[in-house]
Amino acid sequence: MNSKAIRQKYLDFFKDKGHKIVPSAPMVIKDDPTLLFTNAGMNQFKEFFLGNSLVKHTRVTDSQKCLRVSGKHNDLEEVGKDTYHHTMFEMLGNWSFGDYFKKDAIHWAWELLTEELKIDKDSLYVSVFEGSQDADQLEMDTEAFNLWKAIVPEERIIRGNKKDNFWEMGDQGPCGPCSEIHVDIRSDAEKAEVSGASLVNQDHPQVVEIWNLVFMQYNRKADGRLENLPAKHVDTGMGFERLCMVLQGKTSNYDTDVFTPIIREIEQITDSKYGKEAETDIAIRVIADHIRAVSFSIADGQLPSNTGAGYVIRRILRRAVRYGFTFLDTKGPFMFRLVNVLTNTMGDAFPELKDQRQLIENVIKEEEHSFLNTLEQGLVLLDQVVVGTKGKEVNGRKAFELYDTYGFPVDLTALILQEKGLTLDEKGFNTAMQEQKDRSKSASKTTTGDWTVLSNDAEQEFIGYDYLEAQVKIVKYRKVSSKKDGEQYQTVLNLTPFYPEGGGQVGDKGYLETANGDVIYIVDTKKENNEIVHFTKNLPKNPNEIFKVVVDATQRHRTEANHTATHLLHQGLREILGTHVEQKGSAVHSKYLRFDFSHFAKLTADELQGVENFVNARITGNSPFEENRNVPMEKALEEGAMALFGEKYGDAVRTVRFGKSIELCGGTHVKNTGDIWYFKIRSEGAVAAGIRRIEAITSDAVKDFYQDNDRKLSEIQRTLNNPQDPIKAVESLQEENAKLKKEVENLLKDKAKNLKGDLVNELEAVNGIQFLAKKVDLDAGGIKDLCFEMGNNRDDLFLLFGTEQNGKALLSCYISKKLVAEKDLNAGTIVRELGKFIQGGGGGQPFFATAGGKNPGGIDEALEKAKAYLL
RNA sequence: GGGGGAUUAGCUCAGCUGGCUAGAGCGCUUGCCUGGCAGGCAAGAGGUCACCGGUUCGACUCCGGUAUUCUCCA
Repeated sequence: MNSKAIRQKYLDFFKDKGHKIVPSAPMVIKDDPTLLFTNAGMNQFKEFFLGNSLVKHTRVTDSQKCLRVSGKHNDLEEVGKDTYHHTMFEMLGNWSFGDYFKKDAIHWAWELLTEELKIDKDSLYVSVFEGSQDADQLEMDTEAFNLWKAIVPEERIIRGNKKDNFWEMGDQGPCGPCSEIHVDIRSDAEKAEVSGASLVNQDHPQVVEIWNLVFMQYNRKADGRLENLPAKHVDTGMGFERLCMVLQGKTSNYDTDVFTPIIREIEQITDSKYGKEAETDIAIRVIADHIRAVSFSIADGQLPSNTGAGYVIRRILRRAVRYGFTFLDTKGPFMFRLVNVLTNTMGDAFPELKDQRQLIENVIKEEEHSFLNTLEQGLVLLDQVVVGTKGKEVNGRKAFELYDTYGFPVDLTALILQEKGLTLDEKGFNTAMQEQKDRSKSASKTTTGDWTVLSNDAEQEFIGYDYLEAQVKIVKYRKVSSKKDGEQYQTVLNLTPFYPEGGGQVGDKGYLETANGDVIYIVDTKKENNEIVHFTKNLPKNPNEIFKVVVDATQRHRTEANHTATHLLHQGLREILGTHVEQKGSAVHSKYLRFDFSHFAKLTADELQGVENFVNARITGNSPFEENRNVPMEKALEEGAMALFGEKYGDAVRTVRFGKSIELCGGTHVKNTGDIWYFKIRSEGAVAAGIRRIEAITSDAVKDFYQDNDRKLSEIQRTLNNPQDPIKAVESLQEENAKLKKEVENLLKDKAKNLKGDLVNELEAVNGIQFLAKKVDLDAGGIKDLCFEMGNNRDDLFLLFGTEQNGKALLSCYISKKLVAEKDLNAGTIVRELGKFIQGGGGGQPFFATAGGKNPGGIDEALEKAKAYLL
């Protein structure tokens, strides 16, 4: 059975059991501060487990793309070394939200594996939670045990500890015992020798867990206590790649048809062979795995960058490039050439790959390129470190500096050192690394308290589309503290006019007013697990009263103007540049808007002007705001609404229309495009390969911009005495200035030449040395020039010049280099000693030095004393 | 969000602990050499040393801030 059929079989099986098949959520997570990427199938349903949202379907199934590269589940450094770890993988799952529980979950899992998929019953093992003796004092999951006992011989049921058989999604939140299903795919001979039961959970590559059935029945509080959940849920996850391995009779995930086409292509491109040598195989597996993770992320709209989720993607890509560089001898970009085969094998199940293929290739190629530059630079720096190393061991801090500052991978450092017969001080490296981590942690440490719940309100209502003020109650609040913001409170209201940050639009600010007139500022609004959270510095004295909350209307209106303008800009870009233009990110603030989009070239001045004119024509067109808050997704798309890759949409969506611009959008907008007043592009540039960024302003900001420019121009006109054409006036000023500069330079040269002629005549022979000490009217630079000019023609000079500049005294001493060597003279010492006559100090080189001081009156005395040095 | 680095000629970069009349390679201009080209030789132009402020007799160099950018950590 091929992988495509396996995926379909799973989904169809649960569909027959009354489950709704839903699409995979994006891999990149946007509204959960505790998570960067989807790392388990249940992520997109978290809000249902927490009880934040009402459940529409109580039985759901899907194949979810997951990425495990950061946080609690971090498999990145394992990938490639064995045959079953992955960064990106598919998780097949079926869920019950307060519907069926352990009995059906267990029976169906067994039915699917043994009857539908025909896996040999004798190769399967199951595990149940044995209970714990720690602070939680949990009992064994006898319910699951008894259910299994009815269908599986008891010796195949393993009692697992808390680490393996109690699932928690984080420090807080829903959790519960789980039952795992393991499969033993070893040969009969091996099975006879060592029992499969003894290898379960022992990291044996051929006795592997394929399915985890989690029974959510507790909620973990911030203080560590467990409480029972009101409704019990089932959350299961089966590794798709492993299932394929089992069903296709392979012993490695990488030998299934999920990976073999990619591996064949890697062999082709890098002229290598899979299955011959351990190191090469690791490198090929790393690359095959990572190209999937990176391509899917980019398709979900997450480009490599140097912060947050984007940084993780960059690291994955670089890890693959590094393995290729070291073990497959790839010296140029090559990863991007794998996108094609990936698209061919997975594009049907995940159409976003097909649609975004060109972009994915461009971005990867560019990233590879820049990393190869980094490597090249690092190799040079490493050479310098090696040269500077005395003993056999290279300083770990140096290696850390290479890594930390210049991005040169430490394992590559170690490898190169090894080739040169040196070792790396790993301890020093790790110490420096730990210091860096501690610094970051202490800077971004936040502690989150438990919610204090004041009233039970299942779903909070957002009324900000229609109102900017409301009478509200606090549903719950909690305290959070971080180094950056100090102590803050987060409150959830029963209803709110405050727009939470989302869809690029910033969260509303405003205030909350108590009955007796106290005002508490709301500094930000964000969405977390489908709840609208308001950030305040403090809490009302009596949180139980009714409050008035008011959104800052000025800021909101400016933001709305920018948001509507963003839609018009999107439309304009597609109209003028073509429909390949797709939104790749947007930031809508009150002061400006930023819009990133896919496009292959820099916009010409004409194109920019065209886009600006297009938007302004829509503004003058006075198109009214038309919204539909509840349209079925299908219908909205039929009407031509723009949807974004990597956004999570429900079945029913909101559409926003201005004239011919229709977008799926949850943001707030002006009532009429005319309210935007004017749209002005401030900058256009590149953010990544194939991605351009436009920054623009509207309404009040445009007024400010033009007023400011106008004021500047008037000032320029005034200072230039109101010329007819200020541009010409400035140009001619510049020309004249350059000409005058040249003239002055020439005059000074002439002057110096004359002076030089005069001074040469004044030279006095003292002990065979041409000596002169004199006060001159030149600045420091002029004297320096003069000295070197005179010194060019003779090698027996001793000069001391004094001058007064801005009330300060300056002495300069020049001694021909020959004299310095022969007579043991030092201009620096001399000038320092003479400096005391002018109440100052100085220094320089042995043949030329200067001293400055506060007392010009002492110049003459200093000049007189100079001759003494030659006697 | 926190740390580290970089910013010097059109491009790629040197410039060590403050004082070398700011340099190299490539490119550019002009002239010359070889029958032409590839090329070679010679001369020359080109720099607010990112910006603002400070310390100092003196700052490309040290300190603080800003901008841009690279990089690591979260």
